[in-house]
Amino acid sequence: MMKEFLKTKGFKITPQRELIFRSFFEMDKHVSVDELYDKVREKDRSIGYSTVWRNLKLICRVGLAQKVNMGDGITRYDRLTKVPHGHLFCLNCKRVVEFNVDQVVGILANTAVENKFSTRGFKVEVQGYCQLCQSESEKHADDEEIH
Amino acid sequence: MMKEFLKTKGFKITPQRELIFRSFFEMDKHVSVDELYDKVREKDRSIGYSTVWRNLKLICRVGLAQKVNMGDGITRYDRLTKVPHGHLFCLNCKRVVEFNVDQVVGILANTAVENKFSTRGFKVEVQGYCQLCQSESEKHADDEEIH
DNA sequence: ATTGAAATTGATAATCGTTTTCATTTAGAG
DNA sequence: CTCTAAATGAAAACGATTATCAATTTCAAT
Repeated sequence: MMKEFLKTKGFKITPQRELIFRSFFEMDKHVSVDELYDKVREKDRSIGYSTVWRNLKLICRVGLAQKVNMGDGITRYDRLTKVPHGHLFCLNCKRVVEFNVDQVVGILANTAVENKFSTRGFKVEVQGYCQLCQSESEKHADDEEIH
Repeated sequence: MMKEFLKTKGFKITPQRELIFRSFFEMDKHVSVDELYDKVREKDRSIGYSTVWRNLKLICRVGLAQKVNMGDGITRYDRLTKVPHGHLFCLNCKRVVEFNVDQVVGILANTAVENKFSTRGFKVEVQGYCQLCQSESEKHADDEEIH
């Protein structure tokens, strides 16, 4: 299924590619290159970082995932399901909780139209502290030093 | 006013700082370090990049601005007015249009509560092409090469 | 006004994630 | 089987951000 799809697009099926794709879909829904790289390496020590990176890019290219930027410096790849969703991002433990955005997207779509924008994507995020990390939040509230 | 505020927080008032703060608030609402650096340098060639960067960080720290990541690699600093707002981001010309998010934030606040999240911030973005760049959009739809 | 501790500055270097290069290998159509 | 385009892995390049450090400056307390 997946394989045929890639072939028709002119991409080749390699063992590395198979492993990377497979691993990506087995993992948490929001992974960084590093995380996927580690995971993939558990299965095959010979796979290079660039290969993982490039295949992640390919996964995006064929529309199966999308880059997301939570605010810390690192890019995560969000598996694209049919339903759009928002993210609750815990500033402490970096965990992500998804939530339904049907209502919000409706509003945003209108806004876009009002502004004569041709929409390509939405990003709806709430940053904060999850229940577990709540007590930690004070520690981090003021830890940004200036150098 | 601003000066007194900074002093009470233990920060010192320097000519560079004054110029940087002043420039930041004179500029477009979403600037990158580089943009602000250029602007500041028009007035004073001797100011260093780090100084601009650090003061931008300070501006965030005292709650007058906030980092935003539109998806291209660069961090912009969004002036924090009392009213929260969303961004329409043109993928072609990188221009930003703000829009009201009262309604959306209401919904999101509820969602956060439902998930026992302690909220620190919202991010509501719509990516697409502005009216002017609309015709360009096809050109860029498929320009992501894989290397 | 003078002093001294703490903060700030500017130049430069280190860092970190991302992306490219390049020589080599491999997939897969013919 | 053969040939070409695509894919791989190692390493280097890249670009933005952040840190280091010596010199300077602010400003509160004399």
